[in-house]
Amino acid sequence: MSNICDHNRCKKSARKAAEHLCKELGVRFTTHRRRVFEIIWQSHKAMSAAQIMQQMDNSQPPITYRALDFLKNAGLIHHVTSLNAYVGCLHTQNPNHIGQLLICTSCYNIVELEPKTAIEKLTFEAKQHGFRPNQTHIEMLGTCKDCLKNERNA
Amino acid sequence: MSNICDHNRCKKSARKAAEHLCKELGVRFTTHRRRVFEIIWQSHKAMSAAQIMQQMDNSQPPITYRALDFLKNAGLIHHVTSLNAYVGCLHTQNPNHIGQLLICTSCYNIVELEPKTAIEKLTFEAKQHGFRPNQTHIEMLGTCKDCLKNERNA
DNA sequence: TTTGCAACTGTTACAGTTTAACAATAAAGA
DNA sequence: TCTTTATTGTTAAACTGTAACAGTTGCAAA
Ligand SMILES: [Zn+2]
Ligand SMILES: [Zn+2]
Ligand SMILES: [Zn+2]
Ligand SMILES: [Zn+2]
Repeated sequence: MSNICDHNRCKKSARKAAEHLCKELGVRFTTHRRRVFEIIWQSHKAMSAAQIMQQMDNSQPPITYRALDFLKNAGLIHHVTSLNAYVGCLHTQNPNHIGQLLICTSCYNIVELEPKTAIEKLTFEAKQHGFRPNQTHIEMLGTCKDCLKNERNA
Repeated sequence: MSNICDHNRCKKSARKAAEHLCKELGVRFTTHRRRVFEIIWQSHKAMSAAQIMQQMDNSQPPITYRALDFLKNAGLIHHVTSLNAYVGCLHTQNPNHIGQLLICTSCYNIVELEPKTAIEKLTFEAKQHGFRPNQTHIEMLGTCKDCLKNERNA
């Protein structure tokens, strides 16, 4: 969780990936979409639709929800279903990867594990059941290192 | 997915576990709670709160939500966050196990994998990050064997 | 048995979240 | 330029979940 990232670098890289991807898909990275994207990328924390909307000059809900749908479908963000929130994804190289998230319920920072960490066995089991996977959510809620430290010092 | 279960047996077993657990916890398995429990256990399909409420004679929301909270906290059902729905849990022996669900988005049948299938690596990674897990969701959405077969025949 | 506490229920009203629908614009290509 | 498609603006409504508080029930101690 630790903010050990050079976050300007995170943002820049994400932005670049987004622009590249949109060009490739022949879709537009419009103002609203870019706006929501930047808001989400302010940090590695999960953000709810409502929080995002607030920063969108309280624009009407459809504006934000459409942008979120767009970004999600493009694989640029993850929907954190257990929090009903969103977070930026850095693994845009393979847009079909499965998000495996460590989510701190104290500070809402999120670390995304490298693709394939826990997924192999799950995929194997699915195959055993004749199940065709389409979308997978792996979300571990808990407390991150930093927040644990703060707990102890409190 | 396949309804290869003797579902009366599933229900009976779940009911027994629920009664046992409530006794052990010193809480009551009241009418509403039992009602919601039975509704959820009609099948292995995910059910939304709204669907459940319909079958509760359209009783007021708090009735149903309270019962759902109770059952969830008791470990008798799983909250399927990616669908915002609920499903019965058969692994009531260890109430703190992690639900690992194969969810068919065509028929909404759910198979729950045995505890520990995919979780080891995830837990290992969490430890590497100094993260203390508290609650984990592993949900694979897709199409089950039966629905795949129907697709081909359609 | 009575009394008192805690768990549970009933009910109202509200807050929060998401979507439908459709008209208006803007961009891209023929 | 004209046509088509993607995107936006706007309103209103549907859906989902909760706060608050009064009433009731079960249980156990006095
Ligand atoms: Zn960063
Ligand atoms: Zn990702
Ligand atoms: Zn069954
Ligand atoms: Zn379970």
